[in-house]
Amino acid sequence: MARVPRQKRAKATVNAIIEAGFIAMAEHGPAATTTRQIADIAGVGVGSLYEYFDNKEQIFQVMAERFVADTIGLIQPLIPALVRKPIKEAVRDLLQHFRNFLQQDDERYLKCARHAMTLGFEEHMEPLQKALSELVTQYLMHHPETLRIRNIPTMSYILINGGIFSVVRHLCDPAPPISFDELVDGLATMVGHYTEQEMVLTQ
Amino acid sequence: MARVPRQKRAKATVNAIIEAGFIAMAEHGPAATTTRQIADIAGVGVGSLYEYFDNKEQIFQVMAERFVADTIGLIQPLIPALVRKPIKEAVRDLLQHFRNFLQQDDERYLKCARHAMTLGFEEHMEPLQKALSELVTQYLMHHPETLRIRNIPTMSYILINGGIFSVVRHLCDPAPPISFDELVDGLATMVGHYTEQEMVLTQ
DNA sequence: ATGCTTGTTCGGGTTCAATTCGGGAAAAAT
DNA sequence: ATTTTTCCCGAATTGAACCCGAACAAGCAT
Repeated sequence: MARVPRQKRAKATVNAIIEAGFIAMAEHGPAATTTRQIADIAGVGVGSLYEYFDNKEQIFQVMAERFVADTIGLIQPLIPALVRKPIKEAVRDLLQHFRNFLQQDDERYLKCARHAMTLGFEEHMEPLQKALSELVTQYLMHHPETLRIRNIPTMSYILINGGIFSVVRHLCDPAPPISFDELVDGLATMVGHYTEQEMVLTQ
Repeated sequence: MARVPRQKRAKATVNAIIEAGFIAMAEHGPAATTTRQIADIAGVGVGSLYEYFDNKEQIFQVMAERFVADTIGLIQPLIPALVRKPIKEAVRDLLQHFRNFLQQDDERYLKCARHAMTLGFEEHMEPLQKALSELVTQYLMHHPETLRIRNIPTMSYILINGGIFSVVRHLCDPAPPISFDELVDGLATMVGHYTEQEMVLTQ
């Protein structure tokens, strides 16, 4: 970022640019969003973009950071309630909240998540992974019997990555082969069966 | 594609362009690959690109199609051997082959898979999904006891999408939190436990 | 072989978007 | 009130995608 916004006005400008980025991206996709579109939507001149961002790419970067931060902001407050529920219900709840989050503001985030790779989502995903790992840890502590499960890091990795991707892909698919509820139910059952089988094998 | 190549020479040109596309994409990423780079690597003039492709985007599209076709070409011949193995071993084998496939030619495909979304990978993924569903079907037929499993379409969907994404993401990650073998083992165990638990619940 | 038609290649020229730059307006500091 | 800092802008620059017409090669009939 070439310059740090110091005045209130400037902070509002930066914010408007990021918001505009999401809107333009949702509407045109990442390749077809131009700096002029972003500037017009934000209601600023093109040159202003470059006061606070080195280039268009960096706008996308910051958008990705914002998105991840917002996602974490969604998850954190849910943790206390989730850890008290049975595992299948917890998975279902989490995913339903995630869907609502993606679909708010006319699916703005969902449409952008679709192009997550382009946005360099991966590089910023680590905090999200951490937040979800934290959720898993908390859950395990509230359910001592589940501490017998082996390979928890590996399974978290698979479920977090696979789960996020499956959900995003499903929501983007105009004609998905299964319903969203089936997907959520499937993920919940997958987790449930795995833990139960581990309980059996390690008793 | 503006024109269909009729002569052998022209077909070679088209092929060279697609190959060059993979090389350039792997080296520079999708945003930074220029038509000149592709043309230079392919050893043709820039104008030649536009004889067979409407625009740069379409080159990427065709690359995605090629990639999916090659992946299917990898999987199809493996099916007969895979269906004879125990489920965990089958998963492991499949994923190892997939890894080798992605990493051949200096990880060309892997580097491109990373940007799969940009390439419009999703739109072309359906045949791949079909091929993998075919594998699942064949497997089920060779192991009649597994026909008792419920929700097979849903579980296929989750495992195929989640599995592919987890593997690609892992291979792209310069510092993955778990090893590839752990990931493969985790996926195999996940499938194994799920089927066993279903066996128990439906007997 | 020779001319004719069609298919193919090429690279300079045009267009359009990203980025730069320098000056003028607004806010803050003195 | 004046100086200094911060902020905003849009015309000019730059470079890449894309178009186009000339030059070249292949097939094919005579």
